[in-house]
Amino acid sequence: MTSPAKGSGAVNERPQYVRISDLLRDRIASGSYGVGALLPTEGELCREFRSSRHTVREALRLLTTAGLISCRQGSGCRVMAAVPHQNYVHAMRSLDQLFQYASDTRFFIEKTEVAVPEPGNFPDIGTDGAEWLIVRGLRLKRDEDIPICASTVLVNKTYTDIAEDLATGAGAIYRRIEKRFGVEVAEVVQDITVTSMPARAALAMSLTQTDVAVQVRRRYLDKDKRVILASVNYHPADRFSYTMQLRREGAKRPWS
Amino acid sequence: MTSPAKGSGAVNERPQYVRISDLLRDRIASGSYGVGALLPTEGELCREFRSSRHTVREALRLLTTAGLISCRQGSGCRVMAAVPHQNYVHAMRSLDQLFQYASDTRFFIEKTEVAVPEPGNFPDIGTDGAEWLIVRGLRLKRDEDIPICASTVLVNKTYTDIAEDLATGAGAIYRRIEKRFGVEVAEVVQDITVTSMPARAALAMSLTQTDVAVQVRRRYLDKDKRVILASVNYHPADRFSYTMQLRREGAKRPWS
DNA sequence: CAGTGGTCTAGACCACCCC
DNA sequence: GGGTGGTCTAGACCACTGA
Repeated sequence: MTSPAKGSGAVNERPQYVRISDLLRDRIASGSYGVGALLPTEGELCREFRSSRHTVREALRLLTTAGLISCRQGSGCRVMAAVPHQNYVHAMRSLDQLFQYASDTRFFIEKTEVAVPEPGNFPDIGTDGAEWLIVRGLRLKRDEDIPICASTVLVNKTYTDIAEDLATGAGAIYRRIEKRFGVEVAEVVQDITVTSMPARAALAMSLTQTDVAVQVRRRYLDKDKRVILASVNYHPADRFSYTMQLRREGAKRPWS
Repeated sequence: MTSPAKGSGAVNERPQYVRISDLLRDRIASGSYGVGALLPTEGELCREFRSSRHTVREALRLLTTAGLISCRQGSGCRVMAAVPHQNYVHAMRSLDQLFQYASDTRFFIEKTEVAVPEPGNFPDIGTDGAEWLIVRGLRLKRDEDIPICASTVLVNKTYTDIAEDLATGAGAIYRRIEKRFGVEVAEVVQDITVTSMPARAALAMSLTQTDVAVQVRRRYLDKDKRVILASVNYHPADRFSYTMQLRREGAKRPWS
């Protein structure tokens, strides 16, 4: 039960650091080390398990990766959760995969202006009287005239100068802003609902207001949760499809 | 440029292992170490950077975590990708967050049978002539009669016995199967489209076939990609809303 | 200031892969 | 068998935290 590894003969067990990690895991799960509490120091754990510091640290690293503890130089390792976090993730290499636009689309700009957006359309962006750069346009399948969606993009006034670039070149607006201003989109919130087609979108796509539309709204936030850019897109419902794939990650034991 | 750490005076730089990791990163990004190739051995890296093996391994660990390399005992560390993976993740602690059902809903079963599903409705499940346990029902807001959606659930014949449990107790079907049969949902694929309300769903929810419906299909796969369970849900469009939040993770440098 | 975790060295044995 | 990465030890200096 104590020390199987090292130079002793039979080593056909799991590594020591895994066993230590599992043991600590159990203590955390059972509440022996409650959430918010400090773990014993590395030195104490070394003595308890009669292991070197490196081995103990390896065990702590596993717990850190699992999100169970968080260590800070000078103070100690604190229990953050009793069970591992993040069971399923929808991962993507780039935001483009979120949008699921085929690479052969282009964005045709109808109008660009700096104005105060009429309220009601963007209830959750905090557009209370502030001015935004408003870009309206159509996303088209390249080399065809089939519109994918009608878009309205609201750009934070800080980045208004991006308007100069939009006429030329290509690429998503958010990525151009990232490049030109050196900011980073840290978070995107997207929601999908079904509505009827608004007048402007219907006109732009040669549809009528009785047609059904899928409204996709997105907010792009920087690390301080400021809105860099927001967009509202109306898709003809019969052409809309959204697929996502989630896979399980981490956390094997505490769920059986 | 060579060795700043250790006992030498000024140590106010980033740790050695970070610098080594960054350097290797650059070589991978630039193609010096191409995708699929083997990295130099740990011993060689130790000599090149005049560092201990521990330090080099720490650097390699960073690259492993970033998904850039993959190391195997006996053979070596292989370059897996030139740029980090998984830039944005939609993380959730449980699949329930994917479905976004409020906790105060219940599932009312109308009918349970073992049969061959009519084709056309489930094109991508591989239901070619095989029998499935088919469960039809309504998801309701608890203590009210407002239906949230009409559901058809197809359970792999392996788990047909779960039918016995469904009449009693509560909980999502997938989770009951997990518990009873000791399997694990390793992956979920979900897609969202807009259609008209099918006859059966319209009837069940006191709607008409001219009403607009949001169709949400899901496949639950085990680790071998076998379908454990699939479901098709029809939501009244005016009550449907789907929100997701993605945050950036890892991978800071190669995107500017 | 004492004590913590973060980094680093030098050396060792082992399990695994490939020749 | 020879070389690889995986695990482990013993000891050291440093940066940070908190009293």
